[in-house]
Amino acid sequence: MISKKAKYAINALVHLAKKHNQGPILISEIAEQERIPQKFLEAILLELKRDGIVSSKKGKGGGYYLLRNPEEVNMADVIRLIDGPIALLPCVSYKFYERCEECKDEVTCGIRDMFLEVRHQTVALLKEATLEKIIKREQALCQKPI
Amino acid sequence: MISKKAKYAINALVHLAKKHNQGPILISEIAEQERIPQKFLEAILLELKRDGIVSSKKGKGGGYYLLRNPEEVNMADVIRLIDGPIALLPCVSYKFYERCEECKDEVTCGIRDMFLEVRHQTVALLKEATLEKIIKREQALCQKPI
DNA sequence: CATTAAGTCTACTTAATCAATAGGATGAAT
DNA sequence: ATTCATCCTATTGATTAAGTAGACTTAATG
Repeated sequence: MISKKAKYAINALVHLAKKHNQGPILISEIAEQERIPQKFLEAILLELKRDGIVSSKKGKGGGYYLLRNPEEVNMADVIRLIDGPIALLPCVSYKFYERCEECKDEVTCGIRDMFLEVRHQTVALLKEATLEKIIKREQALCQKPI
Repeated sequence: MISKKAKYAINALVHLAKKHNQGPILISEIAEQERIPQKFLEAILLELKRDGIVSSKKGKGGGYYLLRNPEEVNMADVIRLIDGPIALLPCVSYKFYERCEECKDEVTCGIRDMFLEVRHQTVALLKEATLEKIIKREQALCQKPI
């Protein structure tokens, strides 16, 4: 499971994506409408800013806005930024590799080989999951007949 | 990432699968060869026993053994038993469903729809990942030429 | 039937991580 | 100068992860 923090980050990003190119959006607006504790959201947005996904403007008329286009922001990047590895085992992580302490021979480890495939497929799926696609899915669900 | 506990469980199960139908295996043997803290492993094996994956024999000549065949034990079941949900969000979990507190309308949530697909694919992969297949992969890796 | 070899059970500990919260500092607009 | 809004540092409380301690139960066997 991803953390609540990561979920909040995704909620906030979808919110910003829906208002892309409409100027800065207030933290307070996002917090209220997405039901995220405001102070917590502040910290999350700062992380997203440090990573270059969003940017901000201070003072009156300020707020946050998406720096990339909605089709360029995917779930793999967001989850890795907030939560760390997507892989189920440290030894199959691409961005956060660590040896399994108890492992005798990594190269011939059948468990590792298996979970390498799982990670590969999961990352592929999460890379495809962009803000744009999430919004499109939402629209499709809203228009679906009973 | 799965917990170390779940990884240990998998290591222990692969160990038992390799010695399937060879009588009870000592906890101490598994702990030593798989490099798992023995007392911790005891607790893990008890959980696997309660779930009917393994069984045990007490006293001299006792130990643990697989109750099902290696092709009947898959990673989805083991991970769910030890760690809980495989899904990345509580609202898309099949076995451990919980509503996302902050969600306004689950039915039309694009995020949920996206992560539903991710869970579906992940579970399918992990269901296919049986002890038998892990051992076969290990053998294949060992025989691979340089 | 006492001894020894095993698994079983209950409780505890220690450290890390999660999910926030508090309160002030900084910077931009008017 | 004032107000608005983000930025920064520190702290907290709860939960979970990872492992340990020690006594108890059961089964074989000499």
